Amino acid sequence: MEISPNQALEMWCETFAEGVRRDAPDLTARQMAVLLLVYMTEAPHTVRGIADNLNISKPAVTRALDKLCKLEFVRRKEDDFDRRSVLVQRTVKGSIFLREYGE
Amino acid sequence: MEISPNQALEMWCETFAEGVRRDAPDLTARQMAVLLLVYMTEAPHTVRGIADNLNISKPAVTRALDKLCKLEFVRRKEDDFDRRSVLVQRTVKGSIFLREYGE
DNA sequence: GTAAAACGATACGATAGCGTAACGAGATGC
DNA sequence: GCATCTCGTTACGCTATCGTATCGTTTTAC
Repeated sequence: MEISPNQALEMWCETFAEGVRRDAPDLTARQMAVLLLVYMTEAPHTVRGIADNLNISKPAVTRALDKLCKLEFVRRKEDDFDRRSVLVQRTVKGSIFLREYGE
Repeated sequence: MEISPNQALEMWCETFAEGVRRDAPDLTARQMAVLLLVYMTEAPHTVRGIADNLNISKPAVTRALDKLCKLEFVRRKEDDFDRRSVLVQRTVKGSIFLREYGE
């Protein structure tokens, strides 16, 4: 399952262009990274954990989640074992959005 | 050279996350689409052509180019055969940026 | 029980991007 | 030559995101 850098870029070009043409949500690289992290790595996901993983500030994560929540691509749920924490969960709509990108 | 949707997403997750961690420029999907279009499709590239290709307004392209020029990922050059037009050209810095993403 | 630490959110002023409308410069048509 | 069209940019008011500092709540430590 090898893929050349050039093939990868061609794939990306087509994917990004298609998304823009379809007027898909114009997510920033950060927002995209947060979304992918939630979907492609193991739960649980907390604000602090995401911030540490991506090496960005907590407010930046909060804002990214605000946007992703508004789009209904993720959902916030309080942690019953530590009510200071927020668990970021996946949604059907987010799955669909990412699936389209994966193809 | 087939690649499953899930493998594509995992690749993207790693790529986006790594870029954010390294504090790479936080480009929007539109800006990324413009950049990739310039590098992965045949020259010449004009503002109008990009706008039509991506189905967005000309000012949106101008703004994306402003940012990409500031980053020195592309360069503007006037068209000698039609001096109303602007030709968007590639740069070394942009090639390096994309190469890192392709790997 | 009470002080300190940790969690996520909010406040703040600043910057960037948006869509629509208008603009100046250059090319085209008759 | 002069009106008309096309090109890319700029102007405008608005929304989104930024980083830093601070807040309220909850947990931890002693």
